[in-house]
Amino acid sequence: MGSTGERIKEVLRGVPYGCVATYGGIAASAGLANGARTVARLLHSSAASDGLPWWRIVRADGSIALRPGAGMEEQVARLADEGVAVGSDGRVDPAVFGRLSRWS
DNA sequence: AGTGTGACTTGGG
DNA sequence: ACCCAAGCCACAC
Repeated sequence: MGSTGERIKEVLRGVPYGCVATYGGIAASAGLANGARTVARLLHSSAASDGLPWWRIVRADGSIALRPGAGMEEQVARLADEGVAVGSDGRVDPAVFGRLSRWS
């Protein structure tokens, strides 16, 4: 291990239930200063295949990165199951978003 | 080795 | 609030 993908996966597995994290935050925790795109790519590539909590990853402003019909519905549903409310504009509950979102 | 692309981010008009 | 441009990183062709 040590490859970028592995590190990102590790961080993703560390995201607790009922919380959300940002692409930039995950990248930063993985050691990538600006690897937001890399995280997104990895998730799109093999999140479901590797059992990663892809639904807990949202944009920097708390909005869902996926577009309607491309999995957004699924993400919203999964978050709702964990107690994370999503607004009609596609943004997660500010309370939960303020709770995590950046891990320093 | 070069080019294109993506579930991003930030800043400016 | 909305749209556009530039920056950055890893991967596939």
